[in-house]
Amino acid sequence: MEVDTRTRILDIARDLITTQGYGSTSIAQIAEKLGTSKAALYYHFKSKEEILDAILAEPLAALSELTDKAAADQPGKHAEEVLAAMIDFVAGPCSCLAAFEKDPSVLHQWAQRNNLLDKEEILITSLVGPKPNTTKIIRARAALAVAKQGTSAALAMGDGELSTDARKEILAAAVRALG
Amino acid sequence: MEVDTRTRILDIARDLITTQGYGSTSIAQIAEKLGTSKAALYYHFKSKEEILDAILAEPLAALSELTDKAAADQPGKHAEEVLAAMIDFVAGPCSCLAAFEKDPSVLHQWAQRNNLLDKEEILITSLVGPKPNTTKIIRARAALAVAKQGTSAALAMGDGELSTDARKEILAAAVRALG
DNA sequence: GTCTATATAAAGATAGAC
DNA sequence: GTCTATCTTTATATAGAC
Repeated sequence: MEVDTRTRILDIARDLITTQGYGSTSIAQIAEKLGTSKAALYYHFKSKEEILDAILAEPLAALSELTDKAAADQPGKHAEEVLAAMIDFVAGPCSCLAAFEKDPSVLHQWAQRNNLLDKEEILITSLVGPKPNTTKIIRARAALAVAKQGTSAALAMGDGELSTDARKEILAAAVRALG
Repeated sequence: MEVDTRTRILDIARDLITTQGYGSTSIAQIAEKLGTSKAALYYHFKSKEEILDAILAEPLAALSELTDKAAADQPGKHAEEVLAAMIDFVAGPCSCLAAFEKDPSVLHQWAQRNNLLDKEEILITSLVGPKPNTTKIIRARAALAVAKQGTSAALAMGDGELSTDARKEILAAAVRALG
């Protein structure tokens, strides 16, 4: 079962961008790993930016679904579910968004165009609960950081797999951080 | 009281790299903000890399001091102090290291040369305590994430100042995450 | 769909005048 | 210390043959 070229390009690009960053990853590098010329690559994508868009399209949609759900509930009502959803997001096939959003060259361009910070804001609001104040916001951001960082740490230790035990542990730590 | 050119360059570069990333910040951009030519800039620094090194020299030394202290204690003994030290580090004049270490283009080059991940490892070890296991490591990374992310969130809300209340709150959240 | 070749722009860096 | 001018490399992207 052959994987089509478009998919291979995205896999290679995702890999390179994850380790080097978007700004420091060149079309030439991607083409080299692909085993073809740069021109061949431009047959499949009309720009470097389009490659980034293609990589992040599904992750963005998945995150949007998550934030839509979080926004529908009243703030603070289902904080634990939101944290669990974030853990599963980072552990799942859309994890690259969580990795890329730390890259300033992505943040500066793609993230602004796609309102990524707004979505983060929605998650925070849903964790904060009613009557927000500085303390609650700090705790909410702390909890979200635990969900993200804890999960990627667990994945690194578990060969890319998140055990149910680890998941439970991360969620508990995030809930504790939330106070 | 004039600020010397070298310092101005570092201030400008630190600013640009923070928002755009190292790989996406060019000498030309720095020179433009400086109000001089690129050649003038090369009189003060012989390469782009040297600018990065100069920016991070003090922060690296400060972090090393922190990890040396953490490594001297027996593991798990003074976890709260370590977390507090990390909060103050992120809130202090060396905060740019915490910002830069999220940039893959910095991680890929500078961080490897300077064993940044080793230093992170030392901090984790000092938080984990004796008889490490997966759970303890997850909790340690969670706590460290709270210290870092919580602090930068608090700084963003407080115009760059970390109030004593916020500091107490972040530390408490980190300790809770640690379990 | 892939190639070679090339256009075009931007990057890092240097030479030498002032 | 700063300038203009230039070198060299690398980047994104395209043209046109196969």
